[in-house]
Amino acid sequence: MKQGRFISELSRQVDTPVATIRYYERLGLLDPPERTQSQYRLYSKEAEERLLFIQQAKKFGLSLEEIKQILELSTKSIAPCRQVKTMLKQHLDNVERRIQEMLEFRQELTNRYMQLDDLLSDSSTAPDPAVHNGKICSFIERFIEQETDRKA
Amino acid sequence: MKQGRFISELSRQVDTPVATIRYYERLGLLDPPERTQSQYRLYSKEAEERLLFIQQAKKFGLSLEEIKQILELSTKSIAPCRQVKTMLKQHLDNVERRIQEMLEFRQELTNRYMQLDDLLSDSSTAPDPAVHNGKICSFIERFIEQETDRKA
DNA sequence: CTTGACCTTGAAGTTAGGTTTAGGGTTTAG
DNA sequence: CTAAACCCTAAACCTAACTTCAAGGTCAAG
Repeated sequence: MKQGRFISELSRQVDTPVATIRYYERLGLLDPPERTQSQYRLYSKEAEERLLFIQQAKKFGLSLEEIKQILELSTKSIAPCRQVKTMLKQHLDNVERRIQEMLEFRQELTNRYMQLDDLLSDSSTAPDPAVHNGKICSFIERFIEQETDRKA
Repeated sequence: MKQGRFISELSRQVDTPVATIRYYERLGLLDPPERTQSQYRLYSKEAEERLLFIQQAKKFGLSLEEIKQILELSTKSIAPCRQVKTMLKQHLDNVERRIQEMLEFRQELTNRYMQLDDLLSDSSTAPDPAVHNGKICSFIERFIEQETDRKA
């Protein structure tokens, strides 16, 4: 059973720079860890879990401030529950909205990709013409026009 | 038929500050627009479409630099098509990955929310006890433990 | 008992993405 | 003809999220 690890080991485990871990501690996202007699930080498994959670939340687009607030919900346990609920709900709604927007965006990008794909397998069965009479990639000109159409 | 609009009108149309529009132009995300004799910028419908596209792309999490690159694909039309395709594919893969991560994150958040919801409709059919004997919100303590469980 | 790889803190520096300010021209209504 | 409401540029400023630096303490190996 591992009791504690120094900051550089934690850093390797969660693939986050040492400086960033200390930075998160300063911001209050990580609890101040135990210390050795010589003031070295000594981390528990929980610190690791927390960092992984932070990473996930960041990928989704939450700010460190928002993440901090969510994390505080877990420790200020006896806090006013209805308020906590409202807050969590709000975060969820945000997530929901962002996911929807991303799905739409993906659709657009996918359409463009597929058109390009078609063009390439049609006209460039010939040995990769690259420019091919100045027309082969003009499909891309429709890019903006499509935007216009879709919204008009 | 509208021929052109000044920057503040465009700004209203796309709900983006005037300063930001000029900023995007400096970065090269927007083509330098026509000018009146007095050097006032005069925008076409295309500028509006472009700005809307930029907004979408930003919401999804692309950096202005990435967005610029995607936009360049549309104007450098006679560019090497296979390269264009590779690039678009890469962006799509990114999008895909991020969407997956977000869906997972939403699941986690939803779980937490539902547990809180249960607790609240069970024990607080009583008139909003708020603290309720120092236990009602301790569910939140399981927050970190769950993380730990899920990953262990 | 020193060398190298750790660790500490505090503070300065960096990048992205804007926003604000200063100083000045233009256009239109009264 | 002047005041309000626009427009211009260049440059300074701002926040978030880090990263780097300076100056120094700790610790195991040789």
